[in-house]
This record gives sequence, C-alpha cells and structure tokens, in this order.
Amino acid sequence: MTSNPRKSQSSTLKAVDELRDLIFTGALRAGSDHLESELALALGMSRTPVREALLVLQGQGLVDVRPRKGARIKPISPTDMAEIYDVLTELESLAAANAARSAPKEADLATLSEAINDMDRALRANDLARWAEADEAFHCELVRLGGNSRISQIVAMMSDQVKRARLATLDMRPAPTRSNTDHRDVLDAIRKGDADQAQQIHHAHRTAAKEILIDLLETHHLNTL
Amino acid sequence: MTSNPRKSQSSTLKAVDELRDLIFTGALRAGSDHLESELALALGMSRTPVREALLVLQGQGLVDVRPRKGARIKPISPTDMAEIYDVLTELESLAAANAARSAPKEADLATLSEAINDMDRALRANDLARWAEADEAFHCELVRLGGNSRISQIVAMMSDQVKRARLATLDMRPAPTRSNTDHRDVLDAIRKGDADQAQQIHHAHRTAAKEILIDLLETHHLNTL
DNA sequence: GCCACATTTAATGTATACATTAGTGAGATG
DNA sequence: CATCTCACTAATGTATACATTAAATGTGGC
Repeated sequence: MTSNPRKSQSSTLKAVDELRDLIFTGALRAGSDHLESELALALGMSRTPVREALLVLQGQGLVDVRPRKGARIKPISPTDMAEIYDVLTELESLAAANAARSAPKEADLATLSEAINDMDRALRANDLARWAEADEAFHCELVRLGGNSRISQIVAMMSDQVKRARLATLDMRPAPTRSNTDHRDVLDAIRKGDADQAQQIHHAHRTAAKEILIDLLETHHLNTL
Repeated sequence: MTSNPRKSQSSTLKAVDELRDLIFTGALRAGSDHLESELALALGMSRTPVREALLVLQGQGLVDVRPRKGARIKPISPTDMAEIYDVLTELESLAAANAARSAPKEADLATLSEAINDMDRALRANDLARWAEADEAFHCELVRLGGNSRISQIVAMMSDQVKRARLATLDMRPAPTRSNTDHRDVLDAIRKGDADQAQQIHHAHRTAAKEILIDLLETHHLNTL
C-alpha cells in the first residue's frame, strides 16, 4: 500500500506542486519570464492546467501573470522582506499568545518540542538545510497551536514568498544558536500559560530575524532574490 | 472619453467581478452550490473563464470548489468571524502604528478625515448603508497609510470574507457612534505621531467590534451567514 | 426484501481548435 | 535619416470537443 496520493491528483494540482518546487529550488529563477506553452511542454501537459496553476500561484503571490510576456517569477526585494516579516511577526506572536491561552497538554506540545530538538541536532551536525526545515516545522506548528486557521494560511503564504530568499542566505547568516534559546523560551511560556510572555518573546525573535535578513540583503546588494 | 475600463477586461476578470458582486449581495446564497455550467450560462460565457474565476475566488476564500458538487459559496460562522476579526485587529493596528510613525502631512490624511466626516453625516441621516461604505473606506485608507502592501491585501481579503455578514447585521447593531469617536482618536494619534496610542486605540476599537458582532451572531443563532 | 455489483449519467478535467490582440518589424514617406 | 503605418506574428483568451470519473440508479442473486 505505498500508493502515491499525488497519482490521483488533477493535472492542475500537479502543476501547482511542481511549479512551486521549481520556484523554491530556483530552477525557475526569480524575475524570469515563462510562457504558458513553455511550461506546458516542460510539465508534459496542455496549456489549460498550466494556466489554472499560474492563476493559483498568482493568488499565492509567487508569480505575476502578464499577458503576452509570460508569467514572471516574483523576486523578493529588501522591502518585500520587511513587509512580509512584519506580517509574520505580528500574526505568529498572536498565535503564540493564543497557544499559551489554550492551555495545551504536554502531548500537544510534542511536535513543537521535537522540532526544537531537531534544530539542536541539526546545529550540532552543522546541517543548515535540516535546521531550516525544523525551524519551518516549529513556526508552522506554533501557529497551528494558536488555533486560527486563517493565521496559519496567511503565515504559510508569506513564508512561501520568502522561502527562496531564506534558503539562499542560509549560509551567510551567523549560526542561529540564539534562535533556539528563543524557541525554548516561547515553548516554556506556552507551557506556563503565560500568553503575554509568549507573545513578547516571539515578537522579539521574529523582529531580530527580520533585521539580520534585511541587513544581509542590503550589505550584499541582493535586491532581487 | 467615458470609456468603460471594464469593457476591455477579459471574461475571466469580468466573471470574478460579477461573481463577487453576486456573492456580496447574497444573490448567490451562502452555503449554496453552483455548477460551472450553470454559472457559465448565467454569465453568458463558456465554462473556461468561469472555472478560472472560481479558482481565483477560492484563493480569496470566498468559495470552495468541490468536484462534482459545484462551487459552494462559503458561509461565515461565528468562529470564522472571530478568526477574521483577530487577524484584522492585529494587522490594522500595526498599520495604524506604522502610519503614525510615517509622520504623514495633513494632506495625506485628507481621505481619512473625509471618511470620518462621511460617517458622521451618514449617521445623522440615519443612512447605515452609507455609513458602512465610509467605514470601509476609513479602514482601507488607514491600512494604506501603514505602507505595507501585503497588509492591505490581507485586510482586503479578510474584509471581503465577512462583508456579507457585516451587511446582514448592519441594522441589528447599536448605532455606531462610539465607533466614530474611536476613528477620530486614531486619526489624532496619527497626527501627533504617537504610534503606540494609535495602535492601542485601534486595537481596542476592533476588539470591541468583534465582540459586538459575535454576540449578535450567537444570540440570533446566525450560524451560517 | 436487501445487498453487491454493473451500468448509466452527469459533472468535472483536459486537450485542442479557434478568436483576439499586443508587440514587432519592414517598408513607405516626410 | 527618422518616423509613422500597417501587416504579420506569436502569444494569450475563449469556446468546444473529448476523456475521465464519482455518484446514482437499476438489476440480479441471495
């Protein structure tokens, strides 16, 4: 029973998935233009599902569909990064507060705790890619615990928009050891049910991350990642 | 030169506009299902642009496309309302703070000020529909002044999701006179450049609105607006 | 009379043909 | 030589034909 659930997906959904992958990995470079027919050929399907997929991706802020110029893979500027991190900061820390207020049982915090441990292990192994993965899992789970599905959705969308830029700058950043202390502190605050503290710590955590990233982009003149 | 810009729009965009109108006015009732072919017939176009429009509307959280059951107009429950207002509260008050920090000139605040006056006039004339319109203009402009385009986008999307429910409950609510004092206070705080105060007042303003609405929905058992 | 299964059907999913149109470049013209 | 026009091209936008498939319906066996 190793059936691949993707097998039964519609071409449109497959196109969305595959295009997202191509965008995240940089196979479709930021700022580049792509005709519908070109993408259809590459994905082995007709233009119809590709068009539909591009509409979806446009809704997710990943591409701009520009008639007769092709779909442009949206680049991320330092300004974009600042906008997105401001949204993430605000909504994630609200989620952290709500998570604390919801008085979760220890079992509910297992995933969060595991993500923190994963980050520790990844850091010790100097495996930044794996650290990034666990970091994303942490933030995703934290927001889920907040219990607001719209916040989860928005945070996922904003995270996707900066995913490429985050990966590209991963090895330019100082080792995120401080980051993990923050994560543990947030978890502790949630355990204690201290909503204000959870919110405050997470807010500071994200604000710091924002500043590091923006500085990085600006000093390296990375204006279109 | 009274050319209608809509005239040149694609069918897909026209379909998006028209379907949104039908949803907001309630012509397409919350919770109802609609086949692609039915909508295509109603809009006088083929299924292709209707399908594309439905994908866009699904991205905006206004419909759910469910294979073989038709597109369902998403209803709003009290829980949805709470989720959405929490997002609006958080992001709008951040925008208010940023607007205050941006030290806008008086001319930049003209639209905001005008919206407040409109609300006053509408209240005196007992014209709730016009008050609602001006209220929306106020919130929209406030967020625009915050200078974060993603916040504008998200706020617009969340507002759209509750638009029907807000209109439907308009004449059940107490006269929003307190609301307008809040608006003026927020504007004053922005004028003074007091970011914290702007944020705090607006936060309280939205939180109060949330509680009034949720109470209303629950006492009237309006579970699927 | 009820359940399992085949058959039908109605809706979506996809490909393709066709219509439309923005951009391009050649040629004429000042 | 610059520029304007017009036809052409290539891309999107739209309709339609066709493939697929989930649900509904009926049929036979038990």
